[in-house]
Amino acid sequence: MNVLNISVSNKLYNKNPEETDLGKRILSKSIGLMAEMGYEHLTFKKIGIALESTEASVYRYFQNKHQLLAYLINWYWGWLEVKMAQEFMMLNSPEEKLRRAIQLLVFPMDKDERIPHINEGTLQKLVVAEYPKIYLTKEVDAENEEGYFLGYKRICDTLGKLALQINPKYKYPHSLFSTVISAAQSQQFFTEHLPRLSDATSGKEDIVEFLTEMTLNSIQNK
Amino acid sequence: MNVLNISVSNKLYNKNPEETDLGKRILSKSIGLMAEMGYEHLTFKKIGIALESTEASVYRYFQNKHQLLAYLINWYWGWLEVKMAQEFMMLNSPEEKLRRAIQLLVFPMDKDERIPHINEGTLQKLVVAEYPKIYLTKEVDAENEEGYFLGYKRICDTLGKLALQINPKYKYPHSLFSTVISAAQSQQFFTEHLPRLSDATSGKEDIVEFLTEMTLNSIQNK
DNA sequence: GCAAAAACGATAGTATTACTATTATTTTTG
DNA sequence: CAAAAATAATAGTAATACTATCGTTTTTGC
Repeated sequence: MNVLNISVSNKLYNKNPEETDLGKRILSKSIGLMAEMGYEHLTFKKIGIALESTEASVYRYFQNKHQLLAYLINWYWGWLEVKMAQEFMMLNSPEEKLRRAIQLLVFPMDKDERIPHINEGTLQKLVVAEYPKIYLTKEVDAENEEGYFLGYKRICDTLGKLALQINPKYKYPHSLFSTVISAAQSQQFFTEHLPRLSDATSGKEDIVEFLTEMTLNSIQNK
Repeated sequence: MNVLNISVSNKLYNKNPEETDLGKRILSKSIGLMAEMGYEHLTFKKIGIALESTEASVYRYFQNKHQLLAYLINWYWGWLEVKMAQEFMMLNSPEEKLRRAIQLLVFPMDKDERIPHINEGTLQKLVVAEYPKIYLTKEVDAENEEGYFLGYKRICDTLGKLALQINPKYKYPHSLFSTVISAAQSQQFFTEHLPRLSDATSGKEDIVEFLTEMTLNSIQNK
């Protein structure tokens, strides 16, 4: 079978939702509901009702809403990493790869038919709207040890190494890409909701150009 | 009297906390408690008890916890704006001003004795730990119209204008400074909690240098 | 200095949330 | 086909996020 599996740390669920039908339906419905009503307004009871199942069944898969969000966001980073690896094979220079990586961060991605239960476009919107909430908590240190942020860290590492290929003396590869990844999300949010905080007019192209310039100018420190 | 007043939009409170003794004690205690236990774990009941007052009294000043957070964060931006204006008077070139602005964003500030009820250092920690939560909600558009984000926008504008003095053709002044301000906060957070996402070792100096390089290299687009 | 207004404290109450627990039924699997 | 696993149904609890009422204290304007 032609199945693509994105692996997510087993600390991010009670029971692996990818292994059962109900689990996949929980993922699918959670993405839709959370994107629609926002993290704060979502409850496990609402997910249960939407699935014509129950609150208790959702709790069997995830300890709480925060863990569910962390799962979904890690799934997104894992999936982005796979996409990047695929695309990088076609490209030769590190600069081309970085340019493409920034596009992948900003542009919505095509549906992957091998993963019917995840709507990647909706998931990307969810990440834009919610991603800092997984680490901006008092539990961050404990959750870091459980691997809640591995997906994010791996992408930063990968891109940081590309930067060092361009300029081995560049001092801030991790800071730069945690900033760029975060800005890729927040600029999308600002363009839509707080336009005075961005200069993007024609949409996502402007964001890509802004981020690409910032990235390459930083690395090639004159 | 030698009083400095930071003005915050009256949509950010029910009853102006700066005008009464209890109001000021609410501000003071809220900053301490929220920094200590985190936004999610704080409740108005806990604030009331800590003040030897009541939950209902806190509700007389703020509609809810989210409004309280928005108030505190706007107060912080307003106060930073005042500090920047003071410092900029001593400096001549826009580049010097930008360098100083980035320092002000990252380094803890001295206590201002004219404002005894606000602990600026603790407030800065609170902003680092919580600031995206005021806009990452489904209510963002409505709250934007109420002026919930004016403080942030004004600082971005001010810094963006300095960038245009250096290079009038720079295309992304708002995007750049919303990114830099946000990165100033998140890099502090990462350095402490998720060090693989930053390269800062010796602390805040590294963050200042990273941000300053990124800013100036972006503006002086080769 | 006094009356009216405002602020505050004390208390009660409600709907919702975030769970945990139990049990009966259905589905899966060896 | 029996045992195990998964699910649905239901109940219950502590905490949260408020709203409302009312009596007392404090402030203020005249």
